[in-house]
Amino acid sequence: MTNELQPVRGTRDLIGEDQRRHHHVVETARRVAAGYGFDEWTTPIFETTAVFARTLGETSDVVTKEMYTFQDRGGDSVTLRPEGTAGVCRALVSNGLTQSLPQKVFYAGPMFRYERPQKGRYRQFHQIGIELIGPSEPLADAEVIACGWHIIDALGIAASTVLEVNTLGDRESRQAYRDALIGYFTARKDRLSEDSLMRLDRNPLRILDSKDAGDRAIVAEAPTIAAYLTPEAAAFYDTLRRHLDRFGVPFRENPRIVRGLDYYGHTAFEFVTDALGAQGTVMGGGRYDGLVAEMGGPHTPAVGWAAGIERLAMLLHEAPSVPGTVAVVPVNEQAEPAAIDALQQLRRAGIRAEMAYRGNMRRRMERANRIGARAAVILGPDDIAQGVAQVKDLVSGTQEPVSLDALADRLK
RNA sequence: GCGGGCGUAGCUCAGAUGGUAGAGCGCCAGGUUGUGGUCUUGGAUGCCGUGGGUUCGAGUCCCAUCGCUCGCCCCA
Repeated sequence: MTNELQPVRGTRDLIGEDQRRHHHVVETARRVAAGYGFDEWTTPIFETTAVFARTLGETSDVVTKEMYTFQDRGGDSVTLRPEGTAGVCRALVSNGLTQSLPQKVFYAGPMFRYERPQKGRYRQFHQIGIELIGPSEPLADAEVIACGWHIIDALGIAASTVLEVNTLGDRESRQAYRDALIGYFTARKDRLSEDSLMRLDRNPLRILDSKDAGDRAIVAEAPTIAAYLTPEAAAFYDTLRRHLDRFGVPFRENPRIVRGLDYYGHTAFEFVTDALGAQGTVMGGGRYDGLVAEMGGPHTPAVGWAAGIERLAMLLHEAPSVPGTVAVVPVNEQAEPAAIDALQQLRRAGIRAEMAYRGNMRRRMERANRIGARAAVILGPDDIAQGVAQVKDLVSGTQEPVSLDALADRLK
C-alpha cells in the first residue's frame, strides 16, 4: 500500500462494528441529555485561532505544539477545534445568548489534537459534551454530573467506571493551596523525579498526578486542599456532595484531581476506568466560571463535561447488533419486477429490505444468509401466478406462502 | 520530542542453523437450473513495508528509512 492511500497518522475510519459502537454512544448520550433539558448545538469544527489561544494561554504547550493551526487563503489563522467548550462559549457570546440564561447545551463531533497516538488517543477523535451556562449554584454541578452518570449507566458501563470528585475551591483557596504545595514539594525536591522538578517550576499541581512511583509516595503525604478552603468554598463542596447523594450518583472523593487553567474553580470530576491502559479518563469536567469572561463576554458561571466517544465505545461490552433485514429473492430474472414491487412495499412500511443485484436463486439465498437476514421473501413464476410469495423464516427454516398484499403486515 | 514491541495473502498468523513462500478463516466456482446455514471438490491471491548492503543465493543477516502499536512527556 502506498503512503498516499494510508490514513493520516492518528486518524481512522469508522466502518461496520466501529461505526455502530460510535453511533450507539452518541445516540444514547443525545437521548439522555435531552431528558435533562439539554438542546443540541452544532458549532464549526474550526474557529479563529484566538478563540482557543486566548482561553488556553498564548504560550502554553497545548497552544504552541498541540493544536492544528493553519493560515487560510485570506491569511487568517484558524484552528481545528481541540475541544468543544470554547466554541460553545464563543457561540453563546456571538449569538447574544448571555441575555438568555440558563443555556443547556449538548454537542457531539470531531476534535483535533496534534499528539502522538496511543491506545484511546487519536489526532482526530470525537467527543460528546454538555455545558450548563448561567447558574452558579452547586445544584447545577450535581445535575450535570448526574446526567453524565446517567449516560454511562445507560451505556451499560457503570460497573467498569468510577466517578471521582474533587473541589478546586475558589480563587483565594486555590492560591493558598498552591503556595502550600510549592512549599511542601520544594522541601522534598531532592527526592522528586526529573519530570516533577520541571513541573514544580511550571505547573506544580501536576505533580499530584505524576505516574512516577517515587513521586507518588511523596504525593501521598502531600497536603490536600481541604485545609485551605475558604468557608464559602467548603460550603459549596458540602452542598455538591449532598446533592450527588440525593441524585443517587455514587462517587468517590479524589483530592488529587487537578485542572491546569485559571478559569476553573470549585467542582472538578472525572469518570475513570482501568480498562483502557494509560488513558484512564473517560469523561471529565467541572466548573469554569471564568471562561466566558476571558473570551470577552460578561462574567457568566458555567459547568460542564466532555467525554471521549472512542473510549466509551471501547468500554461497550458488545457491539450493537446489525438491524435485521428481509431479503427478497426472485427465483429467476422473470420474477424480478414482482420482486421489486415486494421490496418497495416492505420499505414503504418501514421494514428494512434488500435484494441482491445478480445471481441465481441459490446465490441469492447464500447472500441472504451472509448478511444475517431474518427472513427471505421468495418469488417464482408459480407464486406470482397465485398472487403469493414464499416467506421463509431464516432462523427457524420454516416457510409458508403469504398473499402479496399482506407481505408488509406479515413481516412487521 | 523520548523509549519498548511489531510489519509475510483480504483477515489472523507460521516460516531452526540463509536454498527461491505456507496454514486457517474469508473470497470465487462446481457438487445442487425453486431454497441459505452443514458437508464436499476445485480455484485465485503476495514488489515477505521501502531503499541499500553482505552473499553464488536474503522473508531470514547488517544499515537506513517509513508505517503500525504500547508506554513516557503533555492532557484544554
